[in-house]
Amino acid sequence: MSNTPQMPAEGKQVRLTAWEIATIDSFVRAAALIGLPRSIGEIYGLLYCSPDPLTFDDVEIRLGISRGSVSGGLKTLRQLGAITLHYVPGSRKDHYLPELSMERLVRGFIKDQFSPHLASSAERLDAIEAELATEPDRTRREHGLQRLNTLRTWRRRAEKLLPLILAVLGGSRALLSQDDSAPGDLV
Amino acid sequence: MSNTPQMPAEGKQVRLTAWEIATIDSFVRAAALIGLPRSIGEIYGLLYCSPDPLTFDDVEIRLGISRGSVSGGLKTLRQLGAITLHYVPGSRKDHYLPELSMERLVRGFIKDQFSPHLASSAERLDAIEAELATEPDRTRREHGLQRLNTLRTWRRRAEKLLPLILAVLGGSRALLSQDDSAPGDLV
DNA sequence: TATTTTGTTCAAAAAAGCTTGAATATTGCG
DNA sequence: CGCAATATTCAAGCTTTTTTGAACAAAATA
Repeated sequence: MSNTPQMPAEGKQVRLTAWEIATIDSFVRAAALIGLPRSIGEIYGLLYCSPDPLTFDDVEIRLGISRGSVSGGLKTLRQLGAITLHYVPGSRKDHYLPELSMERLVRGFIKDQFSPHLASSAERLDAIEAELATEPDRTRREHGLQRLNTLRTWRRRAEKLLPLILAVLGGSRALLSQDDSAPGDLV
Repeated sequence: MSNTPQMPAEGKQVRLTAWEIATIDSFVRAAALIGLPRSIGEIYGLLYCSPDPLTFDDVEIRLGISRGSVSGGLKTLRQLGAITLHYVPGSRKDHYLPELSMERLVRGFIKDQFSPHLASSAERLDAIEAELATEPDRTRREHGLQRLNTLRTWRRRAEKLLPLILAVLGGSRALLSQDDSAPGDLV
């Protein structure tokens, strides 16, 4: 059974406190904003509130969601680099901690959700160019090439924008006008 | 009926050409990426390809989608500032042109989809703070305040990031390392 | 190896979001 | 005003995505 002698009376409270609910709610909204399902916002939010690493069961029980959602949610969050495994001596379970660096969170999201599309878009633009070559009407072809040109410019800009965002969020604190550092969990 | 004497033989081709299909496909993907429905990607894509302004019916017929989708889609695109009304003498119909400035497109999207959330988030964080004040356990309260602090830092950064993105896309061409200007539709 | 604990998979149910099209509103014109 | 053309609304249907939970797999223990 669960309560072996050396189990240090974990005493994980089961009921969510008011501030936890409010915080999780914020993460659920943020998740929705960037197109991630509710359960992922809930899980990250719960970990974000917790003072110590939580296990699969902690998440399932405290949020009251299904095992399937927990499994999938943790998997996605791991993939995004939004949570990390934390070794806890004497426990077989996986323990998770939230990533607290905004830069890493954003980087994980971009790398996973944006970069692949940006990469493949170059090929799609070439495909458009190929199709355009078969347009018989001169005027229309020229117009299409003009638009294609614009698309390529947009694509280049987007490609350059991503690193810049990460730079601003990460290392070069300088870029964010005034000093923004705050005490607290940092980064 | 439609074909009044002074109607200048519009001759809108009905079948989409190969390059139009490929281009619209790209816009549909881009729309999905930022959480907009397929129909909106299609409509903007069609306008983007067209050498002259299109009407409600042009869109409906050429894309083969419902009036409801066209109406809603045009409405959203107008709201985002992604298309503009274009007056055409002698026609009662509304004619639409695509916005071709990447900066304006992004600005419209941000203003509509992100800024409102960012604005309301400040209040939500205050609500969290209020809830935290009722936490009796000192240690937990301190921990919560720490996390709240981090959230506020994140929020401030996000708020400063948006103008920066627009600056990079817009006026100060300088910020994008090398010269990127291309001939074509410009901006 | 048998057993228990821990975590994943996946088909079906539920929820969310999009599209459709007929009914309704609005606008311009004579 | 009355009519025709143009555009919007919204309930119902359809599609897609998410969640659930029971069956299955994997790993540690004894």
